Amino acid sequence: MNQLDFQEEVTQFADVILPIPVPRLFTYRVPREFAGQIQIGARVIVQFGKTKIVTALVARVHTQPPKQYQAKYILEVLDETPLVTRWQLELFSWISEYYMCHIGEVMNVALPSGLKISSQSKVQYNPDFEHPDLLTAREKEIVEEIKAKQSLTYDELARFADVKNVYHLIKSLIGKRAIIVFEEVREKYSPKVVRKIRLTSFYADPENLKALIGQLEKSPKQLDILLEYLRYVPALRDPEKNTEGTPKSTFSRNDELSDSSLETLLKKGIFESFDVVVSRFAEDTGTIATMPTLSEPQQRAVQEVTQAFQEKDTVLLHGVTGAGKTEVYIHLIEQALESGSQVLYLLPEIALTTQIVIRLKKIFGERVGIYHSKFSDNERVEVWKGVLSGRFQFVIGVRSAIFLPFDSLGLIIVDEEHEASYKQYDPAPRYHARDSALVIARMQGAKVLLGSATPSIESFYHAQQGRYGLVQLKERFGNAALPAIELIDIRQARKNREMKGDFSGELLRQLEQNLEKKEQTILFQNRRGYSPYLTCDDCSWISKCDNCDVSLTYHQRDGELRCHYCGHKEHLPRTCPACGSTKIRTQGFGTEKLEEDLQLHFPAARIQRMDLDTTRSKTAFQQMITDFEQGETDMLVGTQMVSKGLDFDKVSLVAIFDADRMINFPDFRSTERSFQLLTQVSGRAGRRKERAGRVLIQTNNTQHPILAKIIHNDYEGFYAEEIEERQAYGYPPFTRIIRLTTRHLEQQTAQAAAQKLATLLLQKVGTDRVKGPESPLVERIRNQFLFDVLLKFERNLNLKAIKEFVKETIEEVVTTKEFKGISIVIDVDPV
DNA sequence: AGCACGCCGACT
DNA sequence: GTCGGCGTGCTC
Repeated sequence: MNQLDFQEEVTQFADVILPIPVPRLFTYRVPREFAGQIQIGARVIVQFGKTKIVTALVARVHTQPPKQYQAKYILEVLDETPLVTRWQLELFSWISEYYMCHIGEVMNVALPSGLKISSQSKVQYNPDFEHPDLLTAREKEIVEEIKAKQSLTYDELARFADVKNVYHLIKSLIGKRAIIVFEEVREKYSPKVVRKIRLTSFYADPENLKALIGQLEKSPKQLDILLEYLRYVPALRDPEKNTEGTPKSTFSRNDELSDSSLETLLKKGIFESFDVVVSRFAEDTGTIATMPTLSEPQQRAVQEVTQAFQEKDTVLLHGVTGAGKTEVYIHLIEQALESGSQVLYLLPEIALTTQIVIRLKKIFGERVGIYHSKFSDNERVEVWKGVLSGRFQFVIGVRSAIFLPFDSLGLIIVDEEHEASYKQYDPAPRYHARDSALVIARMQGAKVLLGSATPSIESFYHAQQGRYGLVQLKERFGNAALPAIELIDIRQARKNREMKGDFSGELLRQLEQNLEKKEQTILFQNRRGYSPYLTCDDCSWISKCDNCDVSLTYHQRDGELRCHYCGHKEHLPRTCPACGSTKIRTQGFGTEKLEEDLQLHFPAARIQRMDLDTTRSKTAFQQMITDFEQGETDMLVGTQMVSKGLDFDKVSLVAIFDADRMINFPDFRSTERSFQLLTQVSGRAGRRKERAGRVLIQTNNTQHPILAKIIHNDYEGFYAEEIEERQAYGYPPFTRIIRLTTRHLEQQTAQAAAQKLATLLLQKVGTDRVKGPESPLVERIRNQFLFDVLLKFERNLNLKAIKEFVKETIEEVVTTKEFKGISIVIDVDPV
């Protein structure tokens, strides 16, 4: 039996991933015409349920007909060749198993929405419509419109009929058999097209062209256009060039040339127009930079990393702030690309908008694809396709770039690997990009380089254990000194009456000096808004959110109180809502107040604030950076945004406010986070040898041990202490945590369900491994009460069976009648 | 996730 | 008596 016979006789079936939270794959029948051609990793369109039409992904092709049910047909095959590689499918299932979510949810974050099909419900006239007399006058009008336009979307129909709820109308018309509804499927991605102009083949011939020029003597406007064309496309000298033509816009740019003459030439058959698909990443052929020269320590680091990769698949590069890790990366990237493999360079969201990308782009040119969440969907699809086609061998991207269709990765760099933003929280999958990168690397035989000035405890632990290689860069690039960090005791300052608002006298003096020296300052306060809450002097009322258990932050610019959890906004009350008193005061301070106070102290200073509120627009962030870089700004006030990978030459002073709040945050990671954040912010100062940097930290508790570690840049000391704590209390990296959060409108129900969950689980896995239920720090968000149950398992335990049991238990609790309306969030390895 | 089928209250 | 509430279960 040859291949063809086989295909003709046996029906194929495809198990597909649906973009819907269902726990397994679904089997569809492959239509005859696609038999033998359907590829694993191709997208297909299928009907799911009675009405839904969705894009699904082929995960398996086989010939076993399902016994329990009749499989539906695949409606359409969207890709002839796989859009998703085998590795990716493997990654999808790993993520869905490890992070305990549905595989469809993984597919949903993985594919840019431009690769998903949108199905839109539309209505059309029923050709078999028999009883027009049943329609009201208004309905007749509407049906006529539908008939005239062939089809209308629900929205269009609603607009035409001018009704808010269109469903009643549709239902009525369907009942009278006047219309039918259908689903229209369309591909969202549209390639960017440029309309071009060229000579028709007859006139592309030099002889004919010469003759034409003669003929056009009497139509000067048309001749102008032809001559303009020949300036761009020398068709006389080189007829071959004509094929490529020139964009139509070439002519419209020039006011001297008339559009209508061009149209005439087109009509006469002298020119023809045609469309070409072009890249959205049209190369701004900017200056191509050469490979940077490495300092001696950097060279050594490259060697050490390369050497470590001989034995280990993962290497941690621990380099102090300003050590010049980027240059080390560049050389390793170049090496990997040289050897013909792909490279992925992951960066946290914020850092991606900065200088690094521009730099890498200049060095690696057209081989680089950039994958960023601020990009449009079409752009993301282009990067995806570029990786598939081999156009992009190197991708710089954020968290979700781990889902791109690589097939021969040689190196993955996870820069700032300690960053918590690598972990996605909402929606599921709650995956960690760094940890997933390690899995991808193992699949494809790639190496992973984790880089940070302040490695996560987990990563450093693995390095200490010998699981990862460890390479250190202990000096700053170009012999620049690490900044001198000083503490300012604000408790003492307050006693001595040296505080002016939130500024100590010492800080004000230093700020002033820096301003006089024309050097730049960064002020860090990890809290946006004007003040975190309002309070009434007479009755101790505090501004609180109606839906969440948090205070409302006052935003002065908009005169609003805002909830940072649910986005709720209200106007600033004039009098106390509780007692009517007018003595309402702001309490505490955020970046907005800091900026205002700073301006009062230094009226002449040019101050810029950088936080979520001021960087909403796509370009605002870049603009602020450019201004600061060019010395247009003296002082930059900001939240943790100012701590991420910014590299400015002229910053000599960094001021840190409210370090205490961070340090005293009740969470097992608060010490780690404080060390990382404060070290990173401090690291913005004195990055060039010529300008020593100073850091001032205002604190109530100068004796706190973590501050001493930060001052002395003592990562190892911090690590030694922290790892001991983690071991003593059984926290990661010694355990793995799964956090279950119940959510319900009723506090009682949320708590009872969490209790039930805990009880059931501890019976199975033992009391030691179950903690809670307990209220999280914020007990209520968006009107839902939350309760946490923490599961802690020893690292060496295989969690597969346990996770299965956890899922069953959750299922049991969710379906319990008395817990109706409960939802349970699973977070594996929460950060 | 959506959407159907299915069993109990306020309306012509 | 009916319209409609949303409560449970299925979707290849």
